[in-house]
Amino acid sequence: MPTDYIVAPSDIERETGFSNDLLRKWRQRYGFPLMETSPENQVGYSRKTISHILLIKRLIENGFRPSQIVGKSFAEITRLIKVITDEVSEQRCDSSTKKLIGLLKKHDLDGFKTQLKRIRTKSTLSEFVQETIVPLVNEIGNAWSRGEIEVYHEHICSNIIMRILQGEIASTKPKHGFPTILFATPPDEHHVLGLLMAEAVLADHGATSINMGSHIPINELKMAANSFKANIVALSFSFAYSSRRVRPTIVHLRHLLPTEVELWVGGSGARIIRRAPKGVRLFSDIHDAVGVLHHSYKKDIA
Amino acid sequence: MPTDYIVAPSDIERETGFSNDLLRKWRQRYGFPLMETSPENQVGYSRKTISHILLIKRLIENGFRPSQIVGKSFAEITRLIKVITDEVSEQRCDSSTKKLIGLLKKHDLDGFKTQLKRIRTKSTLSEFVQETIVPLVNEIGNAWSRGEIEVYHEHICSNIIMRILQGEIASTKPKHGFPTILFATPPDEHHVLGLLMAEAVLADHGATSINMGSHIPINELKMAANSFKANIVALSFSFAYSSRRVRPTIVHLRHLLPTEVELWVGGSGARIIRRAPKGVRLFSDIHDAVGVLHHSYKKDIA
DNA sequence: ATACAATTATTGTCCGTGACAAAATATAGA
DNA sequence: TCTATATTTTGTCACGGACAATAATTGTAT
Repeated sequence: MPTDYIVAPSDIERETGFSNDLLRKWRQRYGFPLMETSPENQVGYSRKTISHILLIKRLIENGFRPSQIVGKSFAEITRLIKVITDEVSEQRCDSSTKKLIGLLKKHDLDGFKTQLKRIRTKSTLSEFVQETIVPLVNEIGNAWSRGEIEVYHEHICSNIIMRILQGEIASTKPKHGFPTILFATPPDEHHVLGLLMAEAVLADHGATSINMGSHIPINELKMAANSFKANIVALSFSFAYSSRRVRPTIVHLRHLLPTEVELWVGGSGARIIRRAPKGVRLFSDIHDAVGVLHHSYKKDIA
Repeated sequence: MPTDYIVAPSDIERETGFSNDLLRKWRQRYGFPLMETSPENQVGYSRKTISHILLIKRLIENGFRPSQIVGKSFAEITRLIKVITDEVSEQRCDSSTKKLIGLLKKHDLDGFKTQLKRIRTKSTLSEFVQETIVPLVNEIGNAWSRGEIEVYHEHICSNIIMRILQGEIASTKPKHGFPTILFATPPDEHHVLGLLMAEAVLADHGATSINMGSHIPINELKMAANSFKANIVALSFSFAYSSRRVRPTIVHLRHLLPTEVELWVGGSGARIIRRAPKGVRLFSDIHDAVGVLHHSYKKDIA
């Protein structure tokens, strides 16, 4: 019976992104995070400790080293957080995006959906994704970090968008001469929205898409690529993916795939990689992928 | 940088599903799996060891205990594998289902999709789900355990079905007097197909559905249920969900929700529970849920 | 000063082992 | 033939040391 207050060691990696091994080492070296025992005799981290760890994570992402900050008091950490957040300036955004977020905040899902569909009719699928969905998703992230909306808003919104995209992709027609692309997300990666956006755009431009969904073992991916004669395998990494594991995962898959199969990688989690490994294309923007798609394949049918 | 022959400890979980901790324990207890050092001085498991581990995994899934088989030679393991695959008798199933699976095996995804859509036109959405999708998904599971199809077939098939269901649900019209149902999957539960099937059926019968998707922290679920004034929260547990955590998760959520909000639970992972906790409805069949839906709500508008 | 190499410090992963609780299995008793 | 109780098996986690990769610092030559 989990209480509200104790997070078990086995859950800690999912909650914080730090492995249990590492946190144990921190405890040994810096005296934090300490574990507690609940009234029900369960051992784990308290909610407060979890938020403390998450703040430390943010500081590390901003350039601090563990030895400087793990071990500092909660008050001290929050002070440092305040320093770095003040540096981030308020971002302005599209009025259309703002309107959508307003509807979401008011919990008017029907309004949200119809508004999205209205925008959708006014442009191509690719434009819809790149000019409406991408900014919307970004701004939702910002709104969340400003504390204006809750995580569940984000979940529900993602699901609505995904549902719309799924429908749109289904009514897409592959064009002759364009490649077959196998889309997937690696193990431990739950975020599928980015993948779906990529699929929508590329399918809209004529590619034949096969989506395997999230959490696909590298080995299965390889076998599927073989069986379905895919020309390209496209992987998406979200911000939440353990940054240390991005490159190994890519290299691993690249190694397994035959050389004639291209490997495309994108998503905010992939951005930490500077140079792409040999035989891997790294995209920081879906638009670039469209460019390559046309450049590499359209001419083949001419 | 993984070579062809050596799999690093950090990759082992992704490759085999067993944690490094556990394999280390096996090594201590049964003398397997041993690690090797590559020419480049990298330490890890050889490819052969990996397949060995994967065979052991299959045996364990078929009821063997680790102490019986980890430690046995490769030859012995393969012999046992042969024994169990011979044991799985061919099960009879619908000819329509068989046809669909045939298409999948031939990697004819277009044929698969059009065949599904053809069947879809001949009945209501609920019937489609219960008479076509459910048997199909079951039989795919069987075919996999008979070794006839690969895991990736299953992934791709799920994704196609989900895409179809998403589209169908989107064109569903809520009926007045029926409840608002919040659908979600708990943390660590990636399987969404069952949830989607439930949503499709219940939405088809008039419920207003909000789908939060997979992997939703219990706490977020509670807040969302509040904000969106849901009458029912529906959770789905798959066979893969750690059986010892099913009941605690349910009890936890039941505790957080106001009493007037119902909690519905289903999925093969929930079947291990005999008596439902107080205030929780346990469904072993989507059909039962439809019954309750009508019984509890339809009369209210009469 | 500036670029670059060498040195030192920090950091995260993995190891081997022991402890332990949950699950599975065997055993005894009704 | 059950059911309750012991026993064994199993997987997770703690602990602290070893170590390689990475980052920071110092030294050196242009």
